[in-house]
Amino acid sequence: MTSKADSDLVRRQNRHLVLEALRFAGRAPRIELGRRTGLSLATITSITTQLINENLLLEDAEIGHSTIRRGRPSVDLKLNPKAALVLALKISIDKFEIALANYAGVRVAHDVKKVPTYNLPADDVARQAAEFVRGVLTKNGIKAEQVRNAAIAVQGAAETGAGHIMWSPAFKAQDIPLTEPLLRMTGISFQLANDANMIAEGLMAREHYEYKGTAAVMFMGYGVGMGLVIDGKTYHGATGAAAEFGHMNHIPYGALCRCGRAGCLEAYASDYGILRHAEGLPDTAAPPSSAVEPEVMQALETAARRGDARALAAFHKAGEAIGFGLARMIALLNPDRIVISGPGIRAFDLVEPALKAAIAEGVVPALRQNLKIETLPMDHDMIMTGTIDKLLHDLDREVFAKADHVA
Amino acid sequence: MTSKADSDLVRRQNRHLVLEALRFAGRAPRIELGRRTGLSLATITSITTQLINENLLLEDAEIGHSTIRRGRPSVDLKLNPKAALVLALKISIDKFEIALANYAGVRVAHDVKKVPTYNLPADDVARQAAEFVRGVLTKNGIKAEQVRNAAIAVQGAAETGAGHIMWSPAFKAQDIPLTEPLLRMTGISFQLANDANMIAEGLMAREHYEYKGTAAVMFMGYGVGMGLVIDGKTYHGATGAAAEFGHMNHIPYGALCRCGRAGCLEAYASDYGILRHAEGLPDTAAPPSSAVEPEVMQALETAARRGDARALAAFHKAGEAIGFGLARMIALLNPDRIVISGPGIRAFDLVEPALKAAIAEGVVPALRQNLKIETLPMDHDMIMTGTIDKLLHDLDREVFAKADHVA
DNA sequence: CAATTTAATTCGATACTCAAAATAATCTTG
DNA sequence: CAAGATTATTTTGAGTATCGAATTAAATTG
Repeated sequence: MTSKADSDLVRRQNRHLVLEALRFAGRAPRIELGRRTGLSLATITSITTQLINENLLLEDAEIGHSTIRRGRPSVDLKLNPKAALVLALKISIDKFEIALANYAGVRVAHDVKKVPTYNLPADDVARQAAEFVRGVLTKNGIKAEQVRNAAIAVQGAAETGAGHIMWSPAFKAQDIPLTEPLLRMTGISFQLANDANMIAEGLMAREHYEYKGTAAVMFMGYGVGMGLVIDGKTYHGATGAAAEFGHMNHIPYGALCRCGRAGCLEAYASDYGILRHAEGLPDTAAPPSSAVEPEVMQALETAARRGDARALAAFHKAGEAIGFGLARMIALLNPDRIVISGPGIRAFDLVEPALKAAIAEGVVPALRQNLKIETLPMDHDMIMTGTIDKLLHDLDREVFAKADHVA
Repeated sequence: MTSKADSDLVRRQNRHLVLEALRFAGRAPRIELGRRTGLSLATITSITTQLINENLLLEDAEIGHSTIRRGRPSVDLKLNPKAALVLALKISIDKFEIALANYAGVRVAHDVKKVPTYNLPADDVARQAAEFVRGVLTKNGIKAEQVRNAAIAVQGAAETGAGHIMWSPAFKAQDIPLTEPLLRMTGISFQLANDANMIAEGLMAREHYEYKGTAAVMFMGYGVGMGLVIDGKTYHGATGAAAEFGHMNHIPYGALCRCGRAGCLEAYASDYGILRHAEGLPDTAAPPSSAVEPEVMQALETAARRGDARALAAFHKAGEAIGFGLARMIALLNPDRIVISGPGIRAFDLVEPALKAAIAEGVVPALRQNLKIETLPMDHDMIMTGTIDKLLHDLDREVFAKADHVA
């Protein structure tokens, strides 16, 4: 049920429109904001003067490189970098990472901390994270109150509402409380999210203006993750967990997965699954508890490229598993777009033929005729970028769209 | 991207709110509409007098059975039945069906026509349908212009945008154009939809006020269909086709499906799949082209209940296939609700144990702890009811929410 | 330096919501 | 049975939005 509308809603929505248009354009004169938002110049003037008074926008002194040479020159507006700071914390195997960005989206601080995560007791996770956050803030002379929005991106099943990590490959411990202790120890309110969702969020943020469709962003690496964008919005399920594509069943009663179940897609398509198969170990062999070293996977790729039959077969099997998994997803959601990325993308040429064949085998042609499958070279920073994008968009929508936010 | 807001949008949204509140309540005095919508009484007065002037609402002379006995009595408002007519056309194997309902949701006409569909040439489908529509209208003294909204519910893959049936078990022909010729021949603009989606639409319409979550409505019968409600809205994929749950791959390179592919869920869980297994035929045996007679299935159920091992095994296998299919869907979408219905529900006790076991085997406990699985006895009319509900809601939202609709 | 051109602001009209006051229609009660 | 009490609507006046048209601002052109 949509809720009631009043003049407050109108202003909020139009302010949001202006902020997003400017975030998308980077810098633009009022007249262009009018064109982009569909609002009259009168309204744009009203909204922008308000936003400037609230220190959210700045007039840019430098002359815009407009091609028009005559008439009163336009004055570019831009987001005020000093309007806010956002903080992204990434928790992955053996590594914590923090990035701070200003309101204009420029990073102002970045730090990495090695943490032996796997055997960390549940209570120590938040403690270590809080210590790291506090350290980065003091080192950069930033007070907690200046951070207007913050999020944690974690690999695995995150329960967004409760702010717990239900299960993650980075930790032996389960059900790790995070947001509550972090708020207590740092004074910053974090939201917890799945890393694959953050990638999807970031990729879609860039095209937000046009993109209204359904897309799946798949992530190959130590595990197999997926972020879903449904009708233009990133989808978080009932509890907030992302699409658990990696733990979607592939073969009933099949290969043993890291999660303890049998037949998960990941047991065939992740680093350790591929390796297990290549080494000739049985499907029931226990997965390793720590990450597979990148060198090991690289060696396997080289072997496959040299023509090593076992290595080739392992990559083939991975491609087949992913292909059938995607075919099932397509049958259910009929997306118009699939983006594949992650460290595993290096070996994409090795899995691609089997993957494409499996999709062709597994789904009716009608459902895949308009489907685009793209690969995106792995950028190790995509998770951070996506998280920051999401934090800023949330700020635009939920905080700064209201005129009475705390200045 | 949300679009710009102005006072027009405000009125439209609030009019919609009032209409939906009244549709939900059936009849209600202004003061209750205020409570339900959150709007002030002043606004309710303004909106309702406008709607009454447009003949969309009526004051109900009969006194509402309010418990309060003192003070000025409240006057109930209700939707004006004469404000509009909607038409639902259902196309299924060997049968066309039409229902007409007034704006208050009461059916004013209903008719069924036997049509040997399977061998009907593509062009004749729309011709036959148009003839039927015209017949029903003249028989009831209704002019085409009076029909304000109309939809076709069809089993199979419907391409909503183009108005074509891509593929349906009712027809040998493929890519059957429907909405364009129907508009030409009847003057009525139909929208084309999948029948399972219409059921989902109907089920959710009733709870629309509260329900914001993600639910899957599964439909067992000659085929296996699914309608998805994602974040409170029925989901139509990129091209408009519904969730093709029945043709989601279950076993790679598995049993032969009616659609010509191998390993579809339907090849294990539909009437003909169960029958094939029970009869001891190989998985590669060609599925029948016409519907399985209900009596045949009933006999099979009786046999299973008597303890016939083959019949029991067939139902078990069906339950397992559906269970793994649902497990995969759960991993991807993490819904909070699954509703199972359809004619096949009669045999649900026979498939349930294997179904539940497969879900338990196939998906992490964290994802199913908040999940409710409900069964709903098959009501042969659910598709029509759902389609009519959708037509009326669309009318409320898209046509009557605007003040300048043609009176 | 006046005319032209483009950008941005101001002004007046209109639409909508809301709180408060006014009105309407009943029941209660002495 | 008439004056209060009570509950439901409507009316009124204020506040805030957007928008088109008129106005002002700041450049280039000739």
